[in-house]
Amino acid sequence: MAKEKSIQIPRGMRDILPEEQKYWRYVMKKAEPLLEFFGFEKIETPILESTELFQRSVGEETDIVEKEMFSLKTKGGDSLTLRPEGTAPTVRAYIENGLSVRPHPIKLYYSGPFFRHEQPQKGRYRQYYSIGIETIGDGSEAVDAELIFLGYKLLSSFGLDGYNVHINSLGDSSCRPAYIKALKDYYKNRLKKVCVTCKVRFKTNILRMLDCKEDVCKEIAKDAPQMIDYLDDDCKKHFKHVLEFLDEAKVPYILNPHLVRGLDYYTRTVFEFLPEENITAQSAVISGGRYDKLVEQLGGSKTPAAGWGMGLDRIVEALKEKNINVPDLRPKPKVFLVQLGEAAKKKSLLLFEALRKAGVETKSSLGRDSIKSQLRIAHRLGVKFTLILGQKEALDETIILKDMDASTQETIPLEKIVDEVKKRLKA
RNA sequence: GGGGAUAUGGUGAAGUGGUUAUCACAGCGCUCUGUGGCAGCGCGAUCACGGGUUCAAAUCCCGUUAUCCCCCCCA
Repeated sequence: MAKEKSIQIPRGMRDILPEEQKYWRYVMKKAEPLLEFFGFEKIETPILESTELFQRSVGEETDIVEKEMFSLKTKGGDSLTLRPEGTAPTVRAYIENGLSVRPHPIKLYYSGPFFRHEQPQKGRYRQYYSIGIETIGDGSEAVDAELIFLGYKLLSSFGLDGYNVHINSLGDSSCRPAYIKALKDYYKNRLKKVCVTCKVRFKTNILRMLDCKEDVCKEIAKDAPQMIDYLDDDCKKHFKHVLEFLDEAKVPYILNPHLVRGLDYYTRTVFEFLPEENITAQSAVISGGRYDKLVEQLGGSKTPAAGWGMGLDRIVEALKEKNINVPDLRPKPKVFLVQLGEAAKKKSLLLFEALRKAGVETKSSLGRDSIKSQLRIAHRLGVKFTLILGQKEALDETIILKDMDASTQETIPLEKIVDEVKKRLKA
């Protein structure tokens, strides 16, 4: 008979097998209490959102919207998209559920899968996992600083250190236009030299020319005017205060005038957490910033906000690379129940249930008949005790209790076995 | 979108023109209805797919696909 062709996982997706789960649990178990302590409350939004949500927030000219969205048409003809990021859905939920009437700021966190149709590689998957936090309704410097501080604390709570915060300010609508104009003037005469994509960026998203990785463009960007010199008084003060907070909190940061981020909604503060060494394109583990215009843009009232997202796949990768000790929380069986013969097999079901009720982690292999193979499994599982219920024992209402380490065994009345096991496990 | 590497049982590897395609680990079965932690034996691969060269191809050539890595970009 011809074997059926097997089906492969789609590109850029991966399975997280049982033995991998400990890393993901570890991260969530560390993160959630810390986030909640800082006043963030959990929100869940759907995986699918209206495509327009991302077009209007992330921006039509960004790579994400231009070429990286998994979009689909519903039977009714609507265009939906697998969420490529978490901020826009959270803001949508904030507006739609009238959270604006609650005391501000509203502090929310979320976690789950996100989707971008990119070329997969190390630390970058088409389905990736992320935790994000957003503080909506407070424009003050303290919020930016708190977000960054919390990101820093989270990383160290995982046991990860050696990250720097790369930070910049993009100004806002009152000062950025003047800067854009200065950039245009600067690049106008040098347009012949820059790369093809930058020629397009010049028209659509000139800020992105600053973080182009082409050597020629980098060279030109070096001497380009910097936003920091064009910030108006409010923005300048805001940025200065954020940095003062970071100094005070001893969060290591690096000013990076070329950090602009690939999403259109950012204003003022933008930041990324990057490792001290071996920075590649996929190194950012946390990134975010302030987005004071986004709530309005999505139909809410004028509300400042800021947040960040953390790439869990990259965190897990780092935990493994740094050999951080992550506890395996899977329950370990303490007792294995061996049965021999029909009568014993029937009795063993009830005994198994009695042990479960008593809170004793028990495994058995009812499908197997030979004592040898059952004991071998018990050994592999590393149980402390094996209970052997054979034909003779079933008849006598007794059972053998075998200590696997000591290789000793004794016969015990069946009715006493649960208590006896409990007692010995405690000892 | 561009570049590089790789593809052999479930996993990891060996095999560089002629082997029943080898080994280790895991799985399953049997020896085995009464005892595990180094028992023995067995089962399990159309050598990614398609074509070509050759008396002969896992091995050489071409194409396709997939995966991984890098660039672009992002978390």
